Parts: sequence; C-alpha cells; structure tokens
Amino acid sequence: MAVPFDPLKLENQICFPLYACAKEIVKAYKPYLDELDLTYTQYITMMVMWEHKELRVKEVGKYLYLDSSTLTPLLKRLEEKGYVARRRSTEDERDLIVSITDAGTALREKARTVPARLAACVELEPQKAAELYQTLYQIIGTLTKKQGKF
Amino acid sequence: MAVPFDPLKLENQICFPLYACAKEIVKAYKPYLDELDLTYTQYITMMVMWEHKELRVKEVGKYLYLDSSTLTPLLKRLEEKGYVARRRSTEDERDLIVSITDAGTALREKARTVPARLAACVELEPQKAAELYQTLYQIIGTLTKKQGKF
DNA sequence: TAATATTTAATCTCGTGCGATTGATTGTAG
DNA sequence: CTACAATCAATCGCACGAGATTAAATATTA
Repeated sequence: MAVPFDPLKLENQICFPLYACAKEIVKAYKPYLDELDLTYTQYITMMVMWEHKELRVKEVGKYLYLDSSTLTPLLKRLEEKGYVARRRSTEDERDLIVSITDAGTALREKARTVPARLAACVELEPQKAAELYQTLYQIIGTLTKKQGKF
Repeated sequence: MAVPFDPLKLENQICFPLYACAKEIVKAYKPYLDELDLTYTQYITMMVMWEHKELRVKEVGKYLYLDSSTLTPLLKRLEEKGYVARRRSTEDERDLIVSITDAGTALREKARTVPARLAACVELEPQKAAELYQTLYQIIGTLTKKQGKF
C-alpha cells in the first residue's frame, strides 16, 4: 500500500526544521552570550556595529532584516549597557545615528572566541555549512525581493 | 594583500542567515495563514493536532520543541477559536490533554493549499530542499542531544 | 511658495519564546 | 505509610518581532 504524501504533515515541512533549527541555535548561543550580557539579537546588532562603527537605524535594519519597532528598544538597551551611542543626525533630523562606543569596541575582544565555540557545538562539516549558507541566502533573496523593503 | 577571515563579521556567520531565513519564511506564510486566522506557531501546532488528534501538552511540545510556557497560552487561543479542546487527564491529573475539534478538523481542508502556495514563494529546487532538510535535522539532532530535554 | 507626499524613528498592540518559579499531583525510598 | 523527589501545566518577567499608526522632518509637486 503506497502511503500518499501528505504536505500538511510536520515531517514533510521544509520550513519547520528551519524554524526549529534557528531557535535551537539561538539557544545554543545563550551560555556564551550570557558572558557578554547580550541576547542573540543584540549580538548580531553589535556585529554590525563592530564592522560599520556608525550607522542610521534604517541601515542597521537593512543588514539585520529588522525594522525600528524591534531596533529602537533594542538599541536603547545597548545604549544603557554602554555599548552604543544614539544621536539625531544634524543634516536630517529624521535619522537617528547609532555609533559604537569604546566599551562596545572593547566587547569585541571578549566576543572573539564565541564563533569557534558555537561552531564546536553545531559540529557541521565545512562542505555542508557552505551549501547551507548558499541555500539560505538564496531563499532570503527570493523572499525579500518579493516582499520588497530590502 | 590577503584579507584575514573575520569570524565576527555578519557575512561570515552561518547562524545569521538561518535566523533571518526563518523569520522571512514565517513572514511569507502570513498572507496565507491570515486566511485561516492562525499565526505560524498556531499553524504548526494544528499540524501536530491534525496528525495525532489527541496529545498531552508535553507531547505537543516534544514535536514542536516548545514548552508549556509557550504552549499553554497558545493552546488557550486555539481553544478560544474553537479548533482544539483542553481537559485534564483523569488517570494523571498533572497532564492536560489537547484534542482536535470538528472545527479544527474542518480547518485542515482550508489549509490544504497552503504548503504548495508557500513552496511557490520559496522557489527552492527539490535537490536543494532535500539537502537543506537533511542538514537542518542533523543540526537539530546535534543540538538537542546536547541540550537534553528532547 | 504652499499643499501634498514621502521618509524616518518611535510607539502601540499582540503573540511568541525562554528561563525561572509555583503548585498540584504522582512516584519513590526509607 | 510517610517524607522526599520527580513530573506536569501554569505563571511571571523579559526581550524580541511584526503590523499598524503617529509625529516630525524633508522632499516633491502644483
């Protein structure tokens, strides 16, 4: 008896393992990020700030696929921790400029070992990691093109 | 000049595209799930209920990698919508048994076209989808084994 | 220039998610 | 049998994340 393929079964979903995997990875980061007093979203925000030093909220959002409703409170928390500074642009008062502080730059040193420690947790072969990376960005590209905004 | 590989750059992360991709996919589901008056998490919960008809909260959580702090309010919302029923087990009063209702079963018909419509959005080649599926479950397996609970 | 449209960060509401705790129930060991 | 441990769902606090709206500033157009 052939069992018909059921597209509404959880095990036949491609999106569910993606959703679950993302959650489990964020969970895996937690012990390492706790040492830095950062959540995962704050961590990737700091990554963007470490690289660019100074960005408008809009630009941070473009890198992270997040909008101001998420970023505004998050950046305020990072400001409270002393890792970033927030000020209005003088050229265009609509823009809020986020810049890295010395403490923020210093935090980068503490974070240096995080990627390797996380990678050790995930134990993914380089070949598969590369394929995964390519496929994920392909999907992101397809979806964000359709949804506009990015 | 060789540019040194920087593991703290966003573009060198494997976890970030996973996180971003999961979010974009949930966003892509939205228009289709709006028709069913379900969020994504409610949708996958219904998927589990369509398949198993009756489960303890603990078991639902085992399938979805969620615990009662997320599921209890979510299941109450599904109960309000009339898609599931909640009752205490008589054999073990600690267990709460979730069961699908007729309205919940009927909803499955309305949901039938969702997977195909979403797949059309994502536009992923079957070969890549299969690899992605395998890799994601491999990672989930590695992480959940380490983190216990599952 | 004056009215209108656009852009931007911020705010509000709702629904997850997670860690930690609580309280009730059941299982277990002395 | 009784103290103790384990197992549940539920609750609480906090931090996202998205959609919708707001208010201010800037750009565009009539």
